[in-house]
Amino acid sequence: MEKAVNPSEQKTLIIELTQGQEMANELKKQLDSFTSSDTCEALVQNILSTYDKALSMLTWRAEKGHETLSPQSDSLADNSIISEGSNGLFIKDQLQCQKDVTKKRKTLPKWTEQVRVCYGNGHEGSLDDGYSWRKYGQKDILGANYPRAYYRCTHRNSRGCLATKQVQKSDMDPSMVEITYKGRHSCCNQAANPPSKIISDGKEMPKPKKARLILLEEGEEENKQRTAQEMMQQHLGQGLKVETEILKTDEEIFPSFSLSYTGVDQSENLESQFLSDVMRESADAMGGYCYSPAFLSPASSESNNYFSISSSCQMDNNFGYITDPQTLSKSNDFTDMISTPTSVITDSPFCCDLDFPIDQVDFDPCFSLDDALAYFS
DNA sequence: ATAATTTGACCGGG
DNA sequence: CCCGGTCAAATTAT
Repeated sequence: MEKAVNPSEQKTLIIELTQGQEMANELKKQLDSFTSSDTCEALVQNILSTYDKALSMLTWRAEKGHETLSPQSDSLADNSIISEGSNGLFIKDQLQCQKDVTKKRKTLPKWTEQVRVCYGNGHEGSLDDGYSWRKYGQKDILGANYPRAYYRCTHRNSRGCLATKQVQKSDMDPSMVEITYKGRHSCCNQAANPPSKIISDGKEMPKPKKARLILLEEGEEENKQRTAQEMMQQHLGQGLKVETEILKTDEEIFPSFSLSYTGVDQSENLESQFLSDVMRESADAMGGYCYSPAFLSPASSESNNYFSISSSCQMDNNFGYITDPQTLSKSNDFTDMISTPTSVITDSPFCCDLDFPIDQVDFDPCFSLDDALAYFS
């Protein structure tokens, strides 16, 4: 079903990604020491170039694979390009799509994030994520210490927005709430800047929160991508620290997937393709926020099936970037990590810990992954 | 008066 | 039949 990945291509890919990581680290150092912006700019350029190469390889691969897809795939969204990978997950999705072809698609994009609530003032269930929600139910969940609350978008009726979320306090850490979003908002995506209303409202300004975001592999690819956009739109605009992981619903939370040094067989690149698509799509949809791929970097050591973004630009106008797959994947100390934004593990060669004022960075507002990848599409 | 929340009933998938 | 998710009437808040 799937051809093995060309080893040399894979090697190059890994090298490129690794270089990107290393340069990002270097950039971090530069930024830490407030050295010349020229140096930073050059580094950023290198990083972008590195990721360009890597992503283009992935894109090319994916498209090559696309040609081998069964005819049915044509009925899928164009974005199903991701599915072509031999990743079992995507295959499964695809099969499910085919199976559901007669039914109304019921799978909605779904992702979970864990938000640490620092201020324990009862706002756990109503953490403002920029959207307005209406609670429509609450259930005690078997085996869980805390009930799960169900919210739907306030505009469900008025605008037919089907987005919902579930909020449940974490058993492990009561200061955390797990928020599972389902469906994307059709109500206010067009709004100028939904999340920022929190600021303009002058309402309570919670401390920057950190959220761990887990993309669940459900729903059509298009929605997965939009899902990522929404997460970013929501959180980048409101001082949420967000870490995103792509994972499979039917596997361990942290599967042993690796882009790694030893041969990626078939599927892994697909996940990467997914990442790149997500990134491309996200950058594309950022509107006013045009994010450089440098800030949407696939991690490059083990457990690479996630990427992370983190930011906190509302409260302190800072932009953080955290990558440490190892730590995340074994995240017993994850909570420590997220509760101490500046203490990100640094002993991994792939770890990045960038914290710098966003206004010191010369973002090219016109750059997007689309630009970077347009050539290959 | 209207909007939001609460909470037990109901429903459907597994 | 159990359980998670949703509905909807009653209640509470604005």
